[in-house]
Amino acid sequence: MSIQERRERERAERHQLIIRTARELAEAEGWEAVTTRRLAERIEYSQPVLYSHFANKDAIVAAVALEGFSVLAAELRAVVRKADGPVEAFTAVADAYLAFGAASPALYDAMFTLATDLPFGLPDSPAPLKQAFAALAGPIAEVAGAEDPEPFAEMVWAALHGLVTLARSGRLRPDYAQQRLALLVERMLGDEARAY
Amino acid sequence: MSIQERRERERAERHQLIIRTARELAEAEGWEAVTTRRLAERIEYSQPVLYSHFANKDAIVAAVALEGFSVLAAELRAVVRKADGPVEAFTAVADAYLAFGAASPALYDAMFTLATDLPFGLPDSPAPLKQAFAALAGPIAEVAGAEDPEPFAEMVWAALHGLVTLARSGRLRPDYAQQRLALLVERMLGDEARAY
DNA sequence: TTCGTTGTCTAGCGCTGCTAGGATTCCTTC
DNA sequence: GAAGGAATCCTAGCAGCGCTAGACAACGAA
Repeated sequence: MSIQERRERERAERHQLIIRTARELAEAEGWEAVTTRRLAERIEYSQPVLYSHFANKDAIVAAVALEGFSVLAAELRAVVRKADGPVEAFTAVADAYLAFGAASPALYDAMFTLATDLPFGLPDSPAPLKQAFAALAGPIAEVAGAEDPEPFAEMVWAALHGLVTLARSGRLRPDYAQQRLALLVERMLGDEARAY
Repeated sequence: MSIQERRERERAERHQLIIRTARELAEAEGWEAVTTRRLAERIEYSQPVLYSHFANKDAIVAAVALEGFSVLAAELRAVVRKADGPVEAFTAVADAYLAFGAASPALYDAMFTLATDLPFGLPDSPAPLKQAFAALAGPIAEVAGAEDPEPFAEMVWAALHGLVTLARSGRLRPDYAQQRLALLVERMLGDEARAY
């Protein structure tokens, strides 16, 4: 059955090629440039091939988004590992989240603006999604203090999300970026910060 | 020159009709249902008429967005007028902002997701835009305490924006909505709240 | 070598935003 | 009241979109 194995391997490679190409195209020229025709041309196959891998275009975007969640989870975990104590972990996570949004706007869009029907916070959510949320919410919940950690984490996440999206559409003054982050961290830590 | 005046008046009315119809269609069936053909059909004119009023479809969305900013500004001012003191005004504004986003998702989308090229925070920004931002940022800046009011207002706004968008895409637990808002207000007020 | 399956492509459907050019309507002038 | 001119509007169509049916070719099995 080696032939069949080779075929499956090639199919999987092409699957990844589609996702990677879609992401590259989106990061280079924005998602509006990612059409099925251009994507097909780039991978050097005809359009229908895309549909033998994905149900529709949204599914391709969702696949890119999923990759984005993996990347984000890895980056968040990396900065937490280096952090010394909960407060430092919290600031590092907030900082890394904003940096991710600013550095990979297309990926961020796929994750939070385009693929809105990804199952979030459900038991059957894809693993990368859960991991990313856990990597973000964990360090945040650590500094929740007396508050209920879940709503607290959601709120901080929303604040970070708002900063990313508003900043990217040019609605926040770029020169205030650092101050905004510092303010957020300071206020969110609240009494917690005084304990350290 | 009464004839010309009548024509100009009719043109202005049709201009408003286009904006109103686009908004109604978007609020009823979402922005993806707002196509130039359907819009033309609804106003009982042919497609090219739209283009004698607006440069392109984005301009129509932008016009709806502008109307949204007027509505938001009015609502924010209304709740501030009723509020007793800066703290109450702050909470009222935050509450009204979230209520607006939840009640008029299509309008909110036009304002913050679709019409991303509206000139924000510039001297030549449209009046409704400035007014809405002022109505929001004013009461927020009041409770900035020792902080720089501008970055503080931007940050709180970003938090509210994040709450609106994440909640609407089903990424925040609906039953935590009140807790999230309460937490935001409490933390953002910080020391300021203790003064009252 | 033939057959049947599997994989891929060509061609096309209905839709989108947008526009050129013709037709019609309306006001002005004689 | 009739004719000329200008403003207004519509029909028809372009290129591109997501997506798919059906023809075709490549390839392993018998």
